[in-house]
Amino acid sequence: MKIDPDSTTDLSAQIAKSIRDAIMSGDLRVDDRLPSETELSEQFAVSRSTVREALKRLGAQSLIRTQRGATGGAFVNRLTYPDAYGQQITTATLLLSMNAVSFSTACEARYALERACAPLSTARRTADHLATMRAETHRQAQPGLTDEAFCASDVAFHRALVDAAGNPVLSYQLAGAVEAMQPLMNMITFTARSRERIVALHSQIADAVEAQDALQTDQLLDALAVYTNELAQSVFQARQRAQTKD
Amino acid sequence: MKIDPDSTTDLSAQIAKSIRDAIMSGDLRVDDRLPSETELSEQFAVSRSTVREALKRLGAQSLIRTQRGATGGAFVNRLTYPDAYGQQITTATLLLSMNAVSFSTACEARYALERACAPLSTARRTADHLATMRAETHRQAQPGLTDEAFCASDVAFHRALVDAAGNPVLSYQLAGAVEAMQPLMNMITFTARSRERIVALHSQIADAVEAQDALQTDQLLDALAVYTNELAQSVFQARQRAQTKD
DNA sequence: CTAAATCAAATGTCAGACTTTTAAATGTCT
DNA sequence: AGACATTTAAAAGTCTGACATTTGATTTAG
Repeated sequence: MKIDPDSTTDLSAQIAKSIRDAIMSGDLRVDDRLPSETELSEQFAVSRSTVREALKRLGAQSLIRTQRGATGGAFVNRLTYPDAYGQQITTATLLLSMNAVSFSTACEARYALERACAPLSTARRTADHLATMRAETHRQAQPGLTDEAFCASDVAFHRALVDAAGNPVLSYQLAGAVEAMQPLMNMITFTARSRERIVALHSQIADAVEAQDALQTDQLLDALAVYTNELAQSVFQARQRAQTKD
Repeated sequence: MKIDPDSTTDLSAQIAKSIRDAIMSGDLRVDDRLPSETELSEQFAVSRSTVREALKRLGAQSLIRTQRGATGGAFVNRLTYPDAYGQQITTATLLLSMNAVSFSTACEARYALERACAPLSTARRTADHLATMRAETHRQAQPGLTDEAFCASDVAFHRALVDAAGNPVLSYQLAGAVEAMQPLMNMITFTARSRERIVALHSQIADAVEAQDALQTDQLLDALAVYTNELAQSVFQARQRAQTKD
């Protein structure tokens, strides 16, 4: 645990890196307690504030948790799937919004990933997953649903499809892609006709998954991808025309 | 920008959340400058140290960058693909190592994701991607290569395959999965025979990608997934036997 | 023996000073 | 006027020391 004295970076960043490396290398294990802030400040020969800033950095990455009180301190945190989901969604959302990722690129990535778990989903889907998919499909058919609610239900449908693969690592990876797409999807105004088409495809997908027909599921997802993209293109083009007219 | 006075969480966490929300909602845009630490401490009615801890949290997530000096301050940072890769790899690596994710689960996820971009890769691969794949395959065939170097080259090969899809969002998503697998892969000792088999499959995959044969690529990836899993199982079983014998 | 009071250790927060970095403003010389 | 040196001010980075709060452990009173 040493610090480079003539580095250009912050002391707190160096200290955070040092501890992070110890965690990632397995030198510090889950639930291990770090030395107290005072002890760390002595070890690294910096002030307590600097140590605290380093610890906050690690906390922001869910690498440690802190507990107050007599037996408290900073403990190496077990990175849970929900934690990882959260970070994944934050990162993916910002990446898409800040880098002008086109709708078609994001859409392509999303459906490519989703089709990747279709074979597993068809093989392993449970009654629970099917029920969720049916329920969301039904919700989407209700008239008077706002576009936001429609999109949220769409996310829930696809989430169930992904979770049906029964592979938590896949679920975690896909959560970000699907959720991060939502702001982009929310830009689309769905007509009654387009909703009808999507609901029909969802219903067929649920059927195919229930029948454990991987090929059919794959083809339907492809159709859904193509349709979603067409829909977005036409919406964006219409918006473009409206703007140039102003 | 308000703070809940009777929340159980830290002030610095609340302030970080408040600013993070402003960034994610688009209220604060890329390269916007935040108020100075002193101004923020007045706005939130907390001390400067608390504000600093909040800013360090955001810095750890690459949401802001800071600059010293007269025109310095904290600026909303554009989340770049390399930044996102880094976070993704950290998260995925820790998730796998801390949650006892089985080799087969991780392997399944990895190959499912990789097969997802195979159709795109075969369609869009450039001479550059093919050259990388060939070069890495060639490197893997060299005798005297350490297991670590073999695995690293394996990662580079698959990375090229993924990048060939020409979709940065996919590349970003997969970088984590592939890289995070590496520590697990490094646990395997590759025999000369198994390396030979893998190199042969890599070579065939490169051929199929060059020939733009999506179906063949998919089948070869499947074969590679199955073989990798078998290999790992036998290695782990052998290790188990050795351990129970002690 | 149990329950209440006390204690001690740890994080959380604050205030204020000093250091370092950086760019802009100012001044000076040619 | 323009080029170069100097000063200045604003901002983050660091340090010190204090106090508040939380919380488990210890002690004490009944």
